[in-house]
Amino acid sequence: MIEELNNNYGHFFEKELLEEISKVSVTKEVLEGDILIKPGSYIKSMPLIINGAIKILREDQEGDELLLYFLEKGDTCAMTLSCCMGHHKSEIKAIAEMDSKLIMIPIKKMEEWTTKYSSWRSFVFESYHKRLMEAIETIDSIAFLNMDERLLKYLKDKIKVNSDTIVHNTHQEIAYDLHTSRVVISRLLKKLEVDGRIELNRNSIKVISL
Amino acid sequence: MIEELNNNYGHFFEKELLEEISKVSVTKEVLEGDILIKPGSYIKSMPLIINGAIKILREDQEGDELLLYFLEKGDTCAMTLSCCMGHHKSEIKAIAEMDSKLIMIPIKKMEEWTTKYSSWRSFVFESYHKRLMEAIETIDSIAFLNMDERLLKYLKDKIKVNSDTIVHNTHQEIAYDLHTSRVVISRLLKKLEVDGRIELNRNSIKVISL
DNA sequence: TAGTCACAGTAACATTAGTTACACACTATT
DNA sequence: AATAGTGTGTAACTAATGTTACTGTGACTA
Repeated sequence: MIEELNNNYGHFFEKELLEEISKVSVTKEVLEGDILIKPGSYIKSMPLIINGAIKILREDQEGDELLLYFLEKGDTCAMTLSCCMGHHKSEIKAIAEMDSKLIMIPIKKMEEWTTKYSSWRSFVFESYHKRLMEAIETIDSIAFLNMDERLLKYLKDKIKVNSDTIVHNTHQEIAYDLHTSRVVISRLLKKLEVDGRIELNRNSIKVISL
Repeated sequence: MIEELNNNYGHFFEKELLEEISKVSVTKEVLEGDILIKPGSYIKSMPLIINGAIKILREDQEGDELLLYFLEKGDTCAMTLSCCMGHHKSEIKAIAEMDSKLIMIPIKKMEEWTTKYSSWRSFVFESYHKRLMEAIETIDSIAFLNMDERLLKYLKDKIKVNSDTIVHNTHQEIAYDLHTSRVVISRLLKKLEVDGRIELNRNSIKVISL
């Protein structure tokens, strides 16, 4: 675990902290599609992402969903942070975007480290900042872009996060993430295919140029 | 200043910290409509709000605006926090919603206090959490609500922040905040008036029941 | 091999929101 | 009182998005 921590967080945390983390934390492997956090639940430990990706969603009362952003290696979940620290309930839903490896840190240690290690404080502040910026970027997308542009942005994010120019999703799944209907997505994707920018197949989309 | 700090932040900060704040900070009075922060600017000090309210907006490249949330007494600006700590540029615009009184804290002290006072750390974390939640609430509004519902929510927020059931704004100003056109707002407001929920006047809207 | 199911394509239509254009009313100034 | 400027009301239209309904097709399995 020490080695994996070093690779992903070594430039951030000092040696002693890395050792402390490896002592009190456990590695957790999750599978694509696993639900990691549900809205309304309390959170018992905080994840550091070693590899893979986690999809963070917002859900309204009727169960409608909207993709907020992805977490990748080197990231942590700001919502978890504030839930742990402030003892609030989770306001979001987290799903493994692919098979991923996480290091789970017990809540108790987090507060201790906040006092003890300035690198930990910086990391926490930086995480908050990144998440706030991602949330605001999401606001930009919904407020200022039309659905066709949002779809393009979605595909771009997908191929980046998955390091794969083939997006393995059905139109319905994309529709859920963007909070629209399957028909709308099929329509816009077909237009992108006609324009020669993607290639449509059952259950997958091959991206040519975006 | 000590007294005002005590009234608004006394339950949060310990006595020594309150004294430190009052020693190194200056009071600043701003007038309704004053622009406090522009996107792209660097920030030199952090505001604690004593009274009044500050409107936080997002602006896109074309200058289109969208209201993110209001800051009220007891609040601080999370964007300022992360700008100061992480030395990023501002990504938002801040305008005084009404005449307000602020206490400006020099950046330098902030990092120092983060080490020294646990109450300061809690305050900073809590602020981040609140702002992240406000941003997500804004996402909810744009993603899940229609314009008529967003307008209702806007009016509710306005009368709360201003402690006044008369909203002193033109339709055009509301349209800017919600990132839509004046005609759309006039249309929806007229419907609310017909339904007996508001009363329309030049430059102001009297809220009856929302 | 027939039947079932999930996925995708498409037309027709409904609803919501944005745009353009113009009339009119209120305010302040000369 | 004439004028100009700003704010509001409204109609008519366009564009974007959402909905319903139906078709076809590939994949799996009973």
